Amino acid sequence: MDSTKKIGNTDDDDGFLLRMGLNDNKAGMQGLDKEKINKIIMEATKGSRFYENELKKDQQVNQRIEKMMQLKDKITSQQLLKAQLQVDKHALDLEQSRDLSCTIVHIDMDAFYASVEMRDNPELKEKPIAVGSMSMLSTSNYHARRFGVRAAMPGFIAKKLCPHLTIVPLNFKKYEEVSKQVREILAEYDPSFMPIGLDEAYLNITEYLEERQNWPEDKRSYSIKRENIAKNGKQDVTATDELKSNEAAHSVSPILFEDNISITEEQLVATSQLCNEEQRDKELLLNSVVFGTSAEEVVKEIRFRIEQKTGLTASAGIAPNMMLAKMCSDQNKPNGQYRISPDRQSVMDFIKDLPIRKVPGIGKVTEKMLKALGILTCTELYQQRALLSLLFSETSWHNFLDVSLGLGSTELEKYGERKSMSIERTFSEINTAEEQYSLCQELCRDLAQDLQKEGLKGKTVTLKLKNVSFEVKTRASTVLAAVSTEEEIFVLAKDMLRTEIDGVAPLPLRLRLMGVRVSGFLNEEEKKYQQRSIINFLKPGKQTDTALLQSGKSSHEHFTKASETTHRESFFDKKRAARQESNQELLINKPANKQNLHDIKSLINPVEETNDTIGSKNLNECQSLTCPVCFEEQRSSNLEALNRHIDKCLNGILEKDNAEISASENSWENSHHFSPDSKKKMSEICQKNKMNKSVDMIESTKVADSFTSISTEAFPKVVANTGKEREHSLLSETASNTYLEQNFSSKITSLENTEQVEKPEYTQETEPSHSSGAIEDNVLVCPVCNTEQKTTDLSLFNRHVDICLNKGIIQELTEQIVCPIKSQDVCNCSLGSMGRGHQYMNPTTGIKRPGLTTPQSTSKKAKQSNSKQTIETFLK
DNA sequence: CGGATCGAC
DNA sequence: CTATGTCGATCCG
Repeated sequence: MDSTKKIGNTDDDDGFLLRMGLNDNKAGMQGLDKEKINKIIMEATKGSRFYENELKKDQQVNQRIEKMMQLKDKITSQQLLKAQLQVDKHALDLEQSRDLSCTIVHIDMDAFYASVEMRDNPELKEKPIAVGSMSMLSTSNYHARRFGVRAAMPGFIAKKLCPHLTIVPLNFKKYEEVSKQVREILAEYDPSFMPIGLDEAYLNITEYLEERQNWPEDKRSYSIKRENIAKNGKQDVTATDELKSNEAAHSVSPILFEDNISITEEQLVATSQLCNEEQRDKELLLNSVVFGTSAEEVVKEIRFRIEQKTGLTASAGIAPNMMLAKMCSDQNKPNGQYRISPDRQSVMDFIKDLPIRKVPGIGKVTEKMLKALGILTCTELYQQRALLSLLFSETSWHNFLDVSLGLGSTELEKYGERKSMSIERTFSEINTAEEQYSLCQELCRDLAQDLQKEGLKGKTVTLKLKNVSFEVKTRASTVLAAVSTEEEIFVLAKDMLRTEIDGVAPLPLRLRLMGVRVSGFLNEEEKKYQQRSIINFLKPGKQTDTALLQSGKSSHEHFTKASETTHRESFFDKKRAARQESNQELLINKPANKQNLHDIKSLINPVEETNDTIGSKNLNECQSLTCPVCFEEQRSSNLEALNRHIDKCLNGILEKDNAEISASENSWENSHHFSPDSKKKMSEICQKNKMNKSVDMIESTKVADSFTSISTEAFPKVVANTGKEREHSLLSETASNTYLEQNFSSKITSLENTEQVEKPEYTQETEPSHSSGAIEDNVLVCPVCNTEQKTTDLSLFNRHVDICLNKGIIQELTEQIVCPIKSQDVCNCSLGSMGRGHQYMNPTTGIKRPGLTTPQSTSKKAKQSNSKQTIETFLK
């Protein structure tokens, strides 16, 4: 059994089982040795639900590895040889564009939270401490680490390892403040430095260094202060606190000077005096220290200033790129720094024996997979590059290659736009639906608040559940109109929660965690539209009271129970108030001349579920349903049946002529005369029918069309136009989408034409779309492989085309290889992982290094252009 | 698109 | 008793 679990990753922690042996446990010192630590952890762990789940996950990884090994066995030496050529060509390109001109610094505060706590409470100084709670620790000081107490370890286990451990609760406000102080310093060296979390940052000091070369000494000297450290991180300073902090501050400076590679004697005019003259209290300074002009000196200066200002130490790495800098800062931690000289040899020397696990972006799983291939160090990573290119996805092996060549980004990306916002909570088991719903709502409320702070609205809501066995599930649903309020989010979350509850009924869902996430945020353009189009659904005077009465049967009980609580009542009160408010707001914004457009768009927007009674089932039960295509009222109240009908309807229309389409266009146009209720129904139908894409299309029509003028420069008008549509239909899942896209985009376009003054770009071209050749003839011919397809199902057909395209690309990539590996095989064992968040981006890649993309790269871009070309030639 | 997973802090 | 919270990315179906 492999019990090398890594649950979290904070600071320089390395997982609480796997790497225990790497603890710096000097003989005779206080602490535990590796075996003891493992034993204690095992005892505390084994048999727990958590552990069982860990085993399960481990097995999954093992299966992945097995698959990979099977694939590996199928690889012929021929293939490997070809791959080698390909990879080496790529490597050559990489090598040629190696950039050593930048000086990148990575600053990493040592055991940040713990250090802050120790600074502010000297009693903790000599003790092993950890910051966090009995259930989870965020970090530990170095003393505690000798006992195996690590970040991401539950406190109760840490206590078993180290009974004297002091666990300090988190004080985020404090850490944020300290972090701010540090950042103020960093900004002086690189105004656009890139903070990572509270305790880390990347700086590009290339420019700064140049400037500094001619600086006089006095511009590079700093006095050693002993006072005013006390103020730092303190909000309400009492007299005794001040004293304490001063004491803490006094002992701070010597820490820095212990640094083996830090300040030299010349720089420090009188180190020893500092200690001797302690009784000389509040005098501003004793001595000053002057720093040189080299990168090392600059970083020493930064660390010195950080320490003077905050009383905390930091480690740092200096290197020609971010990946290397990050690994450097790890080298002499704590309170040390390390530099890789900006020459290739130095870089390679550093990389050489580096365990792959040290590489940012290579985590527990990837490490294990690579280990299975006999790859432990970066050198081996390089040696196996050909094999890796056959076993892993392109992004993955590119990343591996970058790593093994010591390449990384030098661009500290500005913080990008947020992609999602979420909230989740862990709790002791909750198994009643009633509590689950109310918890869900609470989460929605909190999330809505957070969203509001940033003025965000998103189209996708994801519900996350973890049961008491630690199994995690996520359920997502995306709607056409972005949501942001508690009510809007809850409507969706509740729905998903309900299906999950129903899914296991009559057994209860036994949850230990619930989370809600909103993603798919609108850009500014979209925001305007959504805001206006939602007006129609907020009819004043809609009584929530009647809605309450419509609650479904099974959960009715829960609901009524819940509604007895004051919490519930306030919820509905708030809801009512909110609704009225938004009505007023929105009505003010509503421009009269856009009535048509809005109404149409409204139809496609999902409805505000007015009867959002908790857990209500079958909203549709008592309503008659109208097909949005043929506009016949449907007998069945069953949504699925209706959906099938609509599908038929759509397909039927698709095969007919454009005349038909314009007819139904009219229907749509007229439909805004319908009662709010039927609108609602239709929107619901749209939503259930997964026609999201068509609206995406409409939303993007504006944007897309505004680009048309540009794209026509490159492509003949007709091709650009039809090509675009064809591509969309290829990418779309269903025929209905295709139809609706055509239908709606032309509709919208014509409506937009009335807005010429405002948006002249929409007036260009965009003739009513003609259906593509494949559809016209009623015979589907794949534009890629040129074979006639048996199916008349458009979505199946599209899928085929998709596969064909992919095949072609893979084929092209491996054209010389005797027996090409199928794309599926490749994918099967690709890493699901090379996570490269924006905030916590893998410095290795993820950033455009101009000139590094090879012409024959099969990046997504290439794929796209490839498919475009194929389609275009097909259309000729 | 939705779901699962990885990786980071 | 007691195993986090938030985020972004990637891959697959």
